[in-house]
Amino acid sequence: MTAKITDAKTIEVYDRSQFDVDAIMHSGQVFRYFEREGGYRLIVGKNCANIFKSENKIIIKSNDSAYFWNYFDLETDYNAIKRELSVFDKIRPSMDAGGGIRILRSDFVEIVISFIISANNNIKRFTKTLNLLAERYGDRLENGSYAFPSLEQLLAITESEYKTLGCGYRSAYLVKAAKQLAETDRQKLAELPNDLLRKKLSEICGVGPKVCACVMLFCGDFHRLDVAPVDTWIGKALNQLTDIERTALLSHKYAGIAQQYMFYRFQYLHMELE
DNA sequence: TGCCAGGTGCTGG
DNA sequence: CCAGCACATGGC
Repeated sequence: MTAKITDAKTIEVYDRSQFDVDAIMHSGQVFRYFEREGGYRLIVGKNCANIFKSENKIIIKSNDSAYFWNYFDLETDYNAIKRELSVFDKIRPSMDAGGGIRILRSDFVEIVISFIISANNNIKRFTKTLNLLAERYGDRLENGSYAFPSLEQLLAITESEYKTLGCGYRSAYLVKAAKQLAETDRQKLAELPNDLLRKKLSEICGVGPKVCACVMLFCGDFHRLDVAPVDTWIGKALNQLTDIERTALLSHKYAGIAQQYMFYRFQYLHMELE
């Protein structure tokens, strides 16, 4: 058993070979987390989890166990996925380093807005922007942290306000994107196959091929594990593969997960692919 | 200091 | 359809 819900506010995770909270937090799919003594505080939408590492298990104390059970994709056996990916020799070092990463089931609106801001930006800088966005426009939670703004709250933010958050030239995209999100039925989108979903998401201002792939992979409604975002880091890593290796990897049904292991090793650990 | 960052929209060919 | 370019701004 990987994990179990102990009560309405507590999840215990036992199998650390497929749940490495440090690697998950630093895998570039979630940004509003805060390191604290022995663990992290994580804010997703209006939900908050305090995560503690003990010697034989990880404890997730949150406002809603069911929400975070789904968020951390705890039904899925990632060790089985890793066994399938291990056919790629050059992925193994990345799996050794980041094998405890899971693909999070993030919120649609939060992911779209966050990754529009991430474009041509660096993680440290845009994380500050995201936290400032939450502090100024999101609800204050009981514990003093701030929720990510709701779509309604986002719709009230002007271009010049986005600029004061440090969104720069993306500010205009964000205003337009919020309006488009308000017209979007994400349940309907979730029924679409990859090519049609990609086409619809790409209509959102600020969403190009890379951000689109992130939304398809990281948004819980979609969870397209075969879609691999290629950013500047992954581009460099992929250049170390042969054409045949690269094509095989990118067309694998778990390409998105493989990419995530590589991103962690290459971008966060600053290690070569092999 | 100049290059870079989980790129995208726009324009001209 | 595709190559080339502008774009805000802080981190390093």
